[in-house]
Amino acid sequence: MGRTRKSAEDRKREIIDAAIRLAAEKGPDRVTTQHLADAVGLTQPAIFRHFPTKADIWAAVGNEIVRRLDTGGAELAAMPPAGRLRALVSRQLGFIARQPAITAILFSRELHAENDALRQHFEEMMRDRRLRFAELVQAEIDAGRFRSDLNAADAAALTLAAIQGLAMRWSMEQRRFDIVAEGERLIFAMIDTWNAAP
Amino acid sequence: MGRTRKSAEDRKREIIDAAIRLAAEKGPDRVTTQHLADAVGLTQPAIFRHFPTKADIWAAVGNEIVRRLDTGGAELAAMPPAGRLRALVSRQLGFIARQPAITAILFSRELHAENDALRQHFEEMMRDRRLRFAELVQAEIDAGRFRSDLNAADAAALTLAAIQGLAMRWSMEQRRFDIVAEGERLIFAMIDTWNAAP
DNA sequence: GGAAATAGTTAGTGAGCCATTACTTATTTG
DNA sequence: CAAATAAGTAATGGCTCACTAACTATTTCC
Repeated sequence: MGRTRKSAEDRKREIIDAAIRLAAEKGPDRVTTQHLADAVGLTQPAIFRHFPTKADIWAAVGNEIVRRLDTGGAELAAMPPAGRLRALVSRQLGFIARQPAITAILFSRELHAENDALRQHFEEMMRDRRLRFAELVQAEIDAGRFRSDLNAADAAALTLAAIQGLAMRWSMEQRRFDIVAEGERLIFAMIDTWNAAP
Repeated sequence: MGRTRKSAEDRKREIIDAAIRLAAEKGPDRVTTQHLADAVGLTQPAIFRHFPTKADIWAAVGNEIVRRLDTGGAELAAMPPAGRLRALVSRQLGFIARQPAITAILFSRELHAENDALRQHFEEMMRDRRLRFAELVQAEIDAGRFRSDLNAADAAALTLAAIQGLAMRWSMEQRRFDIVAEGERLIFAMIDTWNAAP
């Protein structure tokens, strides 16, 4: 028994990964410590050797999601400005497609009702995202590529709302359509309407 | 005890209303039969006099939501066509503002994972809504008020996604902003970009 | 090589929740 | 007004779940 013992750090990561994966399958509120234990090949109480309470697991999951969402903005700076906006939309859609759990987790009550600090953390992250997007839109306006009467902040808010809303529909329709293709089609068409008249 | 006894029909409605209200407060998955009993002033087992299982309560809640969403499309027909689109958006936003529970319930796992028939019902309802919206957009295109190169179905999908996404943000930000005002500002601006060049 | 730290196990507890059963009280109806 | 029926209560079973206690196996380090 206990033939392969892993470091606490590895186990923690395993548990967090399992939580994210299972959250996509069953929904965040339905993931039990027993499920987690089965997923990583431990007994149920062993989970509590790594996290004092279950809420702490979700907190760690939240931080991990924030980390994953934050990274990977570097290569964007290398792109020509005109394409950055669309690239950012595509990237976001791709991220949702690859990690369906995040939408479920971001808006689960498990995190909202019980962990307000984390909720605030997510809220901030979303606002940052909106601001960054708005900056890109403004840059396009300043460069004369987008109509000068466009409100950059509103355009950004609209775009991100559309992405979220589409993700919701995707989830409700059990991921039966290609969210990247559909999202790019819809949102790129919207972005096209922002183009300045030639 | 039991001084005021109500008809089963009244009780059922009370219980359903309580479930909707509590779902907005605690999240659908966290509403217990005890909570429902407290809310309507009964003992916990009395709930089961009116619904055989808890799942039946959620099914009834789902049907009630569908009913509420369906009704009230009549006076829309009386409006001038040009305003109908905006009116429909405003109505939807107002509905979300008045009944914050519905968004939470529509996308809760309680209903999705456990009650696929209801999920399908919701999915259909959403599609109908999209189709109805697309028809209005098409009418505007045909009347020459919207650009002829606009795709009505896509425009409808985009609009409803934006509304849903905004509702999500509203929920995450704990309903701190006026979703009707914000939504009308964002979405009406988008609709304006559809106008045909004069 | 042995002590200390680390990772994990088995067994169990208490709380919460859905649901049932048996009994009681109110209302309707013939 | 008595019988039938509808609405409600008290008590409780059984299950799941988060979490604890006590013990054991495996590493690490001096």
